[in-house]
Formats: sequence, C-alpha cells, structure tokens
Amino acid sequence: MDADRATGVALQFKALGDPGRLRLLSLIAAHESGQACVCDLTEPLGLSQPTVSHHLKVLREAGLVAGERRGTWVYYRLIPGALTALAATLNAGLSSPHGSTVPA
Amino acid sequence: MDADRATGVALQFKALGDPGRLRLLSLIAAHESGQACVCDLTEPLGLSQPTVSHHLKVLREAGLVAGERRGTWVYYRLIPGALTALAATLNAGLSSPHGSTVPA
DNA sequence: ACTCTACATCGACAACTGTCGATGCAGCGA
DNA sequence: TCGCTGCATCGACAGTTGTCGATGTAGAGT
Repeated sequence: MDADRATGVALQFKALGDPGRLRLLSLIAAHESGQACVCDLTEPLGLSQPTVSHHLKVLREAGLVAGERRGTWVYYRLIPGALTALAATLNAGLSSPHGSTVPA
Repeated sequence: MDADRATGVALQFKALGDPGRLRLLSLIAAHESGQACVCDLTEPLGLSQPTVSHHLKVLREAGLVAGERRGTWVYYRLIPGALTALAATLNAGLSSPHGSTVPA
C-alpha cells in the first residue's frame, strides 16, 4: 500500500476509532429505513448535541455517512459501499485496492 | 453495539487510523513468511526507529500484531484472525459480535 | 570485558481530538 | 413577524497523539 492510499484509508479508520462514532453508525444502521435524525441519536449516546454533530461531521468527511435535510430535521444514513469497501481492504491484507474506496 | 464493545473495537480501529501503521501492517504482510524485523520496516516508512517502535507497540496493544525476539532481532507478524474479525464487524453493519474480537 | 547492532523506553514538544456551553442559522407554525 | 425547535458552528479547554533525539537494554561477536 502506497503512502497516498494509506493516508486516505487511515482517515476512514480514524473516523471509526471512537466509541461514540461506532455507536452512532450502529444506531443509524439499526434505525428503521436506515436513517435517523440527530435528535434520535443524542440521547442514546449520552453525549451533548454539539458533540454528536461534530462526530457526524467527522463521519461525513470520511465518506461513511451522508445527511439530508428534510424540513426541520436532518436525516443521516450510511453510505452503501463504504464500510464493505473498508472490510474488503482488511480482508485483502491491506495490500492493494480493488476499486475506489470513496475517500471523501 | 453496546458501549463496552464499542470501546474495544474503537481501540483497534484507532490503531488502524494512522498512515504509518497501515503501511507497517502492509509491509509485514507483504514480507516473505509473513514476518519482518524492525530494521526492515524503518527505512521504507521514512520514520525514525523510535517512532516505528512506538507504532508497533500501539499495534501490539490493539492485538493486531505480535513480536517475537530471535537473537538480536525482533520479528513481527500479523495476528491471524484480527483483521478479518474487524472486517466481519464492518460487514455486519456494526451490529452484534459473532465471536471474540481479540481485543488485547 | 568491551563493543557493536537491534530494539525499547524516556522526555519533550507541537499538533490534533473529544467534549461542552454559548451562539448562530434555517425551517416551521402561530 | 415573532418565537420555537432542530441542527451546525464557534471558542475554549483538557487530554491524547505523532514525532524525534537521547538514553537504556539485550543479545552476539571479539
């Protein structure tokens, strides 16, 4: 794995390297229809709303989630291939890329 | 995913969240017989020896690599199921564990 | 015993990160 | 227009992280 690709992939793993963000992803994935607004996520995490918003920004910039405004609420959902692409990288022994890794 | 498990998994992902450590794992995996001593890793990474040693320690404490002293050298190798276990967690949508995640 | 090499640890430092309260902004309803 | 709610951003702060040079430690060879 070359340095450039390592930097991009590391950015995504770093986004996964926080318990709050992992639970955030887990909560979104477990939600019905695969999306959740921020107000659904703040309480079960036990973190303040600004902190949750910050974590969601990190996940967004890593290309792991996407948010869509619908009225007053912003609904977040997982980006389909992102997690499985990372999983494929792990299973490949961190060698070479197969396709795009949806960096950001 | 509960908070305890999130903390453990996050620790492993955090270990993967650095370009140097990713390249380190990649270099070890690519080495013949799957092991490499530190002196083989320092130069291709472009980092100082203490820094490489520090990164290896992080990877060790995350349960991703193991080092074995053989004479003057210390040979590092990937821990067999560690990366694939993480990959399985990603593919499961970060929901529930299947087996042990080999935390540390 | 001495020295050399390979690796780990220490001490220090700048940079980054997670967290929160306060504030700003956008959309909705009265 | 006014106020309310949901979310993002700001400013600040403590804690963590990546990095290096200097130093310590362990094994091998002379």
